[in-house]
Formats: sequence, C-alpha cells, structure tokens
Amino acid sequence: METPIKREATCEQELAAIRDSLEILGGKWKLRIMRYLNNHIDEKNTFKKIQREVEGISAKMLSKELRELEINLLVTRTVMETRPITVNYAMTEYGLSVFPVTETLVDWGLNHREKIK
Amino acid sequence: METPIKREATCEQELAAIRDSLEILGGKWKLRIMRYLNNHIDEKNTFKKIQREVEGISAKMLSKELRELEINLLVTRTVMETRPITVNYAMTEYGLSVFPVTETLVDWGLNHREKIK
DNA sequence: GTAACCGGTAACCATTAGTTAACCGATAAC
DNA sequence: GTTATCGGTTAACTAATGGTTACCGGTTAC
Repeated sequence: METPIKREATCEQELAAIRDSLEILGGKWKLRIMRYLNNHIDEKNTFKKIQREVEGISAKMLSKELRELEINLLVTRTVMETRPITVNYAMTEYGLSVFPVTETLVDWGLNHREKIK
Repeated sequence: METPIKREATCEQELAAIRDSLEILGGKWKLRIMRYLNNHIDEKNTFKKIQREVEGISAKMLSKELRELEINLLVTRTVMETRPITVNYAMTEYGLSVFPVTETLVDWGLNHREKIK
C-alpha cells in the first residue's frame, strides 16, 4: 500500500472531500462491510458468511452494496469452483485505505456508548 | 477535553460501534457541518453563515441537522441579542471528539480524488 | 424423492432523506 | 412605504434507502 500523502486544503476543499468520501462510503452498510472484511483479511469471505456476520443486512442490500464497492475498486469478487459454488469477496489494496475511517468511527462509537451510559 | 481511552472490542462490537456512530453522525450533512464548525471554532457561526459555507444545504435541512446535533450534545445554540437577532452555533467540548472522524474522511476524499484523476 | 445450502434476483411496499418554494414576524436601511 | 436581512417553518413533492417475500438453477446429503 502506498503511503497516503498529507495534503493541504481550504475549508471549502475539505468539505468537498467529505462529500466525495460519503458518496462512496456513505450509507448504512458500506463501512460496516469494509470493517468486517478488514477484520477477516486472510479468510474466505463468502456472501452468506458476510451476511451472517454483518448483522441485520438483507441479501438484497448486501448484493447491492458489494457491487458498488466493487465498482469503486475497494473489493474484489471471485467465483470459486467449489461444490456448491461459492463466491469470495476480498478487500483490494485500495480498500485497505479505508481502514483509518472505520477505525475512527469504531473509536467514536465505543466512546459514545460509554459516555451516554 | 478528556483523552479518549483506547478500547478493545470484538468484530461484532466494532460493527455495532460503527452503527452507533452512523446513527448520530450519518447522512449527507452532519459531518460537513461539524467540520465547518471545527474550522471556525473562534468565530461567531450564525445560521446564515453556516448555510452559505456548507454549500448546497437548504434552510430546512440545516435547521433539522443542527437540532439533531444539539440533541446529541455536539453543538450548542445561542440566541444573540443583536439587531436583527442572530443565532450562534458552536461546537461543544464533546463535539471536538468528532474531529478525527472528519479528518480521516477529508484525507480519504482528497486522496481518492487524486487517485481517480 | 425431498430437503437444504449457495448466491443471488424480482416485485412490491414502506419509510426516510432530501429538494423546492412560499411564507412568517421582527427589525433595519433607503 | 418598500425592500432586505435574520432565523427559521410549512407544505408538497421526488428520490433514495431499505425490508419482505418469493423464487431461481445447481448441487449435495439423507
């Protein structure tokens, strides 16, 4: 993975950058899926397995979200010639760059739960 | 601001934490508003000023999003006795804890724009 | 033969998110 | 007296999100 370059930006550019990020990573499921894949990077992650572990997601949504992540080169989809056929989803090199985003959200969420308790 | 404690968590807990974070910070506008306020922390940030600078947001959405941020103790709302009356919005101490989240999204967005160019 | 697992898709529906435009009272500027 | 500013609210609407159920072909286990 290439080291991300630290960039300078005006407030306006920063807000546009957040908008761009959310266009690709926003919504209820994408960052959760990315985090799951990041936590299981050396395993085979089939459709059903992801659906079991990303709690609450329907087949329809999972299918749609994975397709969009694939289009944005964050995830790869590989049909495995097993019996029955399985499909393996994996993070790309580029997908790894999302890790800091999920990390800050995990930290914030854990901290928030403590705070409101 | 208290130093956030680093917490250990299972994958399941991490995904739940992301869900919690997104319940409060998710959607098209909240993180952009938070970033704007963070970048103008020592200024008076009136409703109209925020609306001008968070490009594209309507009065209705801004009003709704600020109300929700206020409910979650991330932002304060203060009516100023100026003529005409203005309303000042400011980040709370707790609101500052969102900074790392917006920071990673800014970085990712800037990097992504470079990448797809 | 029947049931179950895999990786989905299709149709339908309800809810939420977000946009647009008009409007409000109060005050100030011309 | 008219227009503009401030901080919104309201209504009407469309688009996007998401859930539910049923179903598909292919394969394996009983």
